[in-house]
Amino acid sequence: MEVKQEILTPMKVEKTNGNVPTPPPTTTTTTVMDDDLFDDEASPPQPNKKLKAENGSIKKLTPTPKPAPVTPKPTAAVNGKKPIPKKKPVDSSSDSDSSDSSSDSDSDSSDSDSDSSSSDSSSSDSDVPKKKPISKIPNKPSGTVSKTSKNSPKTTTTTTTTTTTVKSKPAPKVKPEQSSSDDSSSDSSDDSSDDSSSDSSSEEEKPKKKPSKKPAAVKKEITVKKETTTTTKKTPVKKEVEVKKETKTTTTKKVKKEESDDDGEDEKTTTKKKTTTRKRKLKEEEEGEEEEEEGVNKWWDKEDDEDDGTKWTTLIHNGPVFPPAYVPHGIKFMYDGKVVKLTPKQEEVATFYANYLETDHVKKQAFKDNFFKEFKGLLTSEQKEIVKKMDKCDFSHIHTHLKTKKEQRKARSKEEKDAETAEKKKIQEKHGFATIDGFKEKVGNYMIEPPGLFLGRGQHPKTGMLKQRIMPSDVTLNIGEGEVIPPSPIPGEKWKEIVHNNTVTWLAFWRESVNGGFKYVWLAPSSKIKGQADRKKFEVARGLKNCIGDIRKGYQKSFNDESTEKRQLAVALYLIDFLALRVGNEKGEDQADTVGCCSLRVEHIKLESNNTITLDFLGKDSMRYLNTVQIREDAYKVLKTFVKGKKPTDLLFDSLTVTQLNNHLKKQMTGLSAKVFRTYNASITLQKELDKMDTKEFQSIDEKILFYNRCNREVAILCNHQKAPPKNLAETMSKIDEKIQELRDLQDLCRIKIGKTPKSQQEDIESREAERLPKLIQLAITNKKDKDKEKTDKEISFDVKAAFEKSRTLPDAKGKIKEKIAKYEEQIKKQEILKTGKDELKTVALGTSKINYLDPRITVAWCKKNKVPVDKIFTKSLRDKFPWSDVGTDYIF
DNA sequence: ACTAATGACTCAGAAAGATATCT
DNA sequence: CAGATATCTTTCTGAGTCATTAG
Repeated sequence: MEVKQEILTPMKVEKTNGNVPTPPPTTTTTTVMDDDLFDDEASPPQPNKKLKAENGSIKKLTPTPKPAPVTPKPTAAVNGKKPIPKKKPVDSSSDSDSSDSSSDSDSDSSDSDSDSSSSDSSSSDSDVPKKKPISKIPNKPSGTVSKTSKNSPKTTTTTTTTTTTVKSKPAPKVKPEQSSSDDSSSDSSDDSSDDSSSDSSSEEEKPKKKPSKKPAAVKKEITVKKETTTTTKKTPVKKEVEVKKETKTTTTKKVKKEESDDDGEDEKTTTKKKTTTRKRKLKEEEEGEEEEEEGVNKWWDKEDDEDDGTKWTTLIHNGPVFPPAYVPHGIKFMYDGKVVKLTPKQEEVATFYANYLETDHVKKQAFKDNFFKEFKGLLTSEQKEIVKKMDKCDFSHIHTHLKTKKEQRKARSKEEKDAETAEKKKIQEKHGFATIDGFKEKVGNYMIEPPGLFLGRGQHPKTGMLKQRIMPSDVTLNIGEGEVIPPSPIPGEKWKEIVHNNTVTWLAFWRESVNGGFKYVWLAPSSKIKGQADRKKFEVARGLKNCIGDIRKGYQKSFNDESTEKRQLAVALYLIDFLALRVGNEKGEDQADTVGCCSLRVEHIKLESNNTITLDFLGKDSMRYLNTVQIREDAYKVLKTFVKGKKPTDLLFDSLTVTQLNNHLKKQMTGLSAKVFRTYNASITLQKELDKMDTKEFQSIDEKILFYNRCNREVAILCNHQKAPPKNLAETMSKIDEKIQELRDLQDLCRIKIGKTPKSQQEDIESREAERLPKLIQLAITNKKDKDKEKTDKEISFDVKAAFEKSRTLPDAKGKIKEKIAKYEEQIKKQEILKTGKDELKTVALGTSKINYLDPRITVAWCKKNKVPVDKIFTKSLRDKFPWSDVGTDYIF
């Protein structure tokens, strides 16, 4: 049923990038809160009901027997475009909660107030944004943290506790000094030292360019070192290096293992290993223990560094890894039926294209045109005589070759796979970590992006252009002063530049060829440097909670200001706050046409009746935002004047710039900018939703998780986080339906046997049953693979039939039959839940908000309170990312 | 003094890979 | 238990935000 809708979405869809179906268009209106409420801090963020509307109300979980039948709501409006103005959100079926949540979002203002006050008390740093003075060396999280005590050696977190626990061992200190000792890093360092020397020498040759553009602003006295410098010191350097090396190694060693899995102990950390599960588990445990031995940098328990603009004191790493050189395959490329011989370079580019032959990319004219231009640019003049039109190029042989290769790869033996992973691991050990201020940290993206075709999202004018291969001479490294400079991994190549800029956090950067943009190598999210920034982000958002009331009052007051600028600013801010829109910076012509709040054009908004507006535009990543919502009457009236007399392509907020808006916000609160509203509204929404949990209804862990996901979903809808529906969604859904029907029929058969009335007509049951057997047989025949190869179709058919009949045989005892009915009921329930969950989440992406917008402490507190293991909600990498989120159940955002 | 351009960092969904579940 | 398939995680890299600098 609902199936189809995605497909039909209106043209708009196309605009979104081909594969992303637009969100379902249905819209609903939401009511606005009243002024008064609004004034309060608590005003609720708003309503992007679009997705929500789509499937109608959320079904209740039904722990109780009789699950409500899942009715797929009318998802009706399928076709987007114009939403019907006010469709009532919840349908009858929905129950209270869903309805509540939607409409009310506003209502609960009160709590926020209270929260605010309490907030301070709760977690560690209470302070508001900006910097915090707090001291407290030891564990500061006052909450109830069960957290690991600082010294106990292996604390295992209690189940519910959070995130990674830390290991024991006092954190190593930051000082690098130390005696020498062995060196684990020997190879790298050794090599490097040699190479580096050479490097440096080479570097000295080209000292001049340094001054020109340094990516990093060298502020204050950061030393930006160019090769020159290095050179000068060269000799000395070497020496120093040696010494340093030793020290360093030790340090490293000490620190090693900082990255722990910590909960490895408990059952499921997921390291990826391809051993069987059992094995894997064992392994993990071992690892876990090992790690326990080493110290960890529990930065979150310590006082924050003061914010003086420097991001680190010492920084050591081995540089990024470059993609392997191209290996020509010699497969023919044809033009107009004739083979055209290609050089390796040409062949490489042709191969990039061939790889996309079966994708939607090649359906875009821009992709083909851009590619062809690039490709032609590589051809010799003789070749150009022949190759003139893209349409006559035939990359199919190459494409076939690629496919074969892919299959081969998939089929490679276990040994090969193991060897490959071992190799990967080795590289990761060397390049995947950096030592920063004496602690070993994971590097996020230490692999340089391979060359290929640029795949922009949506209607990007540059899609299909060639992304050039990046060489060491394109890459600038940022490394601690005096540290060993890693040798260039490619012989004959030198690094573009070496800098020592401790006001930034990148380890390396290069410029990408298509848009001339910067690409950086950063530390992983689990690193202290990222973690602190992340925590700070949430602290700023929490700080907003204290001023949100004033800010709201402020902009509401300005709706009628005499200055157009002020009025526009006020309304824009209102939309950002209420609808969680992005701010919308200006964009160039050479980018996809997407907008945010400040860049909205008149064509993106429709003023309906009853103070309702419909926003329909492509936002970040060309994701369609479609929402019909009722807004404040005063805002509506002003908006009307902004639209008046303008062309569809004119800016809605023509007198407003993003800079003005942010400057205004900065004045209201330190650290405040437009994006903070998204973080704030997302987190506060999660907290409010979670607070609504009815513990009677959601009892099992699975039910609680389902509940959590629903709360998470509210946030995802608010932020318009979407995903393409699974490819075979329709199929999966109807499969589930079929299964449910079958279970029901089986139940009925049981009922008939014991003389009870079945739920459906006996003939219907029989006819459905009659259809099932042949289907099963057919399926078994088609599926017979190597395994039953020797069996004839007849035999299979016979076997299947036997199995089928066996499954329909009922015991004679009445009690047993009743048991059976109950069992089926359970299975049905399970399927219903599954279906409901799938339906609710088919186009909603929960991940983005979980990773970026939701204060993890809210989740941790909820988990503890409800005895849900955190690892059911946070994956390993999320737990690693939020080691600082271990708070007590009383944490309030 | 003000824009426009830079630079650095956060946030996005898809693709790829790993694991779990089904048959 | 094996292989297929569904689902969950991680990787990848494009696309925003926004403060700072350049002109």
